[in-house]
Amino acid sequence: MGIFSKTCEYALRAVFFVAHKTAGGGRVGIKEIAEGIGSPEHFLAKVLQDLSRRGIVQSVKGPNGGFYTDESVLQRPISDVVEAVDGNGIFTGCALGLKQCSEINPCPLHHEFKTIRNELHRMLNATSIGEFNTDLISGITALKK
Amino acid sequence: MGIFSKTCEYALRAVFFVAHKTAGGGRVGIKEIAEGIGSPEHFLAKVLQDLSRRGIVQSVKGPNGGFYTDESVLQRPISDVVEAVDGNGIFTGCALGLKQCSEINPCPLHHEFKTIRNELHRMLNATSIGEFNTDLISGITALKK
DNA sequence: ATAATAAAAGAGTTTCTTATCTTTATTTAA
DNA sequence: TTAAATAAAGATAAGAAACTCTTTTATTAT
Ligand code: FES
Ligand code: FES
Repeated sequence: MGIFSKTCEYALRAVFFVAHKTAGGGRVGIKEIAEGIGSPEHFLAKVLQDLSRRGIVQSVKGPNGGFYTDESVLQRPISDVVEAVDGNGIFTGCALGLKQCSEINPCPLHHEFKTIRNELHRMLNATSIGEFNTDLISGITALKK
Repeated sequence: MGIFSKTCEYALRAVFFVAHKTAGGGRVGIKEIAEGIGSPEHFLAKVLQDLSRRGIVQSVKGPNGGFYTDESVLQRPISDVVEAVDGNGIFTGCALGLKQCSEINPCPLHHEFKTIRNELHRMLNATSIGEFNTDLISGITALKK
């Protein structure tokens, strides 16, 4: 596995997909999202339900319904998505799995690891959901394959 | 979960434990290692068997047997341990789980993520198994709790 | 040789993650 | 007010990761 869980990878790709598809208004259905990011449809549905409950995407049922992101969502940091799915262990946990990462009872890797972990956290915090829309629309970046 | 799998966390803690216990000669048994790092004994046995096959620890059976690390092991980078257990996905994989992390078909996070991923790789490559022995012996760093 | 010791190997079980399929609730439009 | 569309929810299953228990093999010391 990579740095995030598979579920979290789907979540991030889906959020980016919804964001760039609906930035100009409208909604996008679960089928199109799953197809657009290459994920199992019903599994992704569960993930999006969860993100919807947490306010990271919006949704409406019925004809012309689907998922979308409003302006406030576009400005949220992507660390919100990661934290919603994988929790904050990746931002605060010990590299070696000690119950508590601490300065006073550190593991051997603590000092070096903390730097990198903080850098990752800073990066995900400084990066907003909406800031990739133009590159996605222009096709410079991809969410599939 | 943290950045590494639980199995990998055990592996790293165990390797550090064996290294600092046997740096001056001798062997240490699976029971003492499991107790020393707070891991399930039989599960850890499997992990160490695997590391042993790959030459990351040494072992001998029978009375006065156990696990140990020779001088050459102490100088290996800890990325070898991570790679043996978790594979190299963490060093080379796409943050969003695209099949192939690439410059020509990058995901939105590619540029920022690559930097951090490379920094992690560099750190784990520049850090040797044996370099924590003195801090572990003196009790400055810990492998349990 | 024999008995004791300790890792290696084998064979599960449990739990968590990922995935699939079906049914229900909500919304829209005719 | 009915039918169609679409997300939400429920139930179940497949696979992988984590953990446990038992048997075998290799080594040492007596
Ligand atoms: S104690 Fe291990 S990373 Fe902080
Ligand atoms: S393509 Fe996603 S990190 Fe490189």
